[in-house]
Amino acid sequence: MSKPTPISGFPEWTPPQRMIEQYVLGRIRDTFELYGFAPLETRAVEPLDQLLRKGETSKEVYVLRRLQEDPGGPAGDDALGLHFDLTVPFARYVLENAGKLQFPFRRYQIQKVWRGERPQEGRYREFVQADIDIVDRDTLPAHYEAEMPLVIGDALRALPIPPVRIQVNNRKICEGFYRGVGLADPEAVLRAVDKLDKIGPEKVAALLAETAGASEAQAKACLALAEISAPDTSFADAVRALGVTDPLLDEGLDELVRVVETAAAHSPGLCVADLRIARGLDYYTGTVYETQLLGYERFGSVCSGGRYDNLASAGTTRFPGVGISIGVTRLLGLLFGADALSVSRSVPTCVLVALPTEEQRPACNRIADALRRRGIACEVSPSAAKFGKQIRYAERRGIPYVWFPGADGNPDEVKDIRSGEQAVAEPEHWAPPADDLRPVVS
RNA sequence: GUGGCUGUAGCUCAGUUGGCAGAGCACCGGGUUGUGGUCCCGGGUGUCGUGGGUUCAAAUCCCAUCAGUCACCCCA
Repeated sequence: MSKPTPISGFPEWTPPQRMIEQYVLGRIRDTFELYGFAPLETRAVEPLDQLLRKGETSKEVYVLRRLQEDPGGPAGDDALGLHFDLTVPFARYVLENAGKLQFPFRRYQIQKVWRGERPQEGRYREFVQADIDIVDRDTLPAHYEAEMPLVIGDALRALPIPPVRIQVNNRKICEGFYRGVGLADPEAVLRAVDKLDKIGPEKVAALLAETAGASEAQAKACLALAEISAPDTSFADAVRALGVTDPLLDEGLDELVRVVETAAAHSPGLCVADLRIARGLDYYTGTVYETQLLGYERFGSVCSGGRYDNLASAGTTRFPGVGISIGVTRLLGLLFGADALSVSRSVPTCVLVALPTEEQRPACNRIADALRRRGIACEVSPSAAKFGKQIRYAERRGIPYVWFPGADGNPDEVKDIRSGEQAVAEPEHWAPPADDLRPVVS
């Protein structure tokens, strides 16, 4: 049996990394709940036809299949695939359970998703998304589009990570503008404009001519739109100054103004209107979001989403929604790679109870129990080695305290091995400073 | 899925025209019948990513494959 090797794109963290991840997930969850989002988990698989509604991305869906498949059994339409994101399963869940839900329905969902992409730094085939969505019946008020960045801003600012900037745009602005200048294929235009940062305006103009049939003047107009970026509502004036008129464009401008105004009032500096942002899945119909870590811009977006009006409908009833998703695995993978996150110890243990002799293990277990009853994580030393080695066992793991049971009727003592201070203590009363109770992520 | 680069100890890396696998740090044992970190002594802990091929001989050359990474595609 040869040594097992990792599987490309399926990251496995070390215990300290997992402690950081659990901490981060906990903080994100707390923020989501502070905003009233209800928890939800959906199954890992969806019928393939549900997953394939997304067009081109379908080739990245992992299909579920039994090793010994029944040749005469169901196939094709009934096949199952691992979900590709959390929005499509949520839309399916809403349709399936519409009768039991109260609308508007706001939920958060933190789960793994799978994409059969070629992995590289920050890109995985199995990763965790932390997703919030709000759906309503028939119509969804635009103020929810303004609320999404606020939640994300609070969630990410509560973490020991670099500051973020949420870039917002609105599909209606793009589509209305493109229509206003006479371009019929907004998808193609968006695709080309999206490459602006990467390949520059000249090549984008060429691409627009080639793939979207744009004239020189049309391409120039699209580029002028894409270059508009502002932290306040001045972007709307800049767009209007381009002289293009279209009802959809006006609608989009009004909506985006509201998003930017709300964000500026709640968290100055968090959001910036950036009219080149076009990415995200193709079902977005209104506001779209993308999020950069300041100082790590080259890693791309760590959180994105948008409004979707057509993802869920049953008969004549439609369920428009808006959502945004934190790419937790990407965020952590990038910061781990940059050595930008640390945890104060590699195990949860706060106290190592030293073991003078193997005969005293029952007594040491009682000490540990007393500490645990009061919420202090502890473990008893693995063996009655020399105390120096027991201290070193703790030191290697970052365990801050070693507890020495008193010998011959003497009282117990506890030592802070960072400072070397040692003091008499009783397991029923001693407590560490609050900062030492749990590992600290920073 | 397509193309490029990389892969030697836990980590960072040396390894000549193909000729017995090395260094620093880390780690382990001892000095120190028991309270660590400094210091001294000792220890290499390895399928040279994996599998084939060429050769008297492969870490080194060739092929394939896996993993990492970059670009494309797409995206968290």
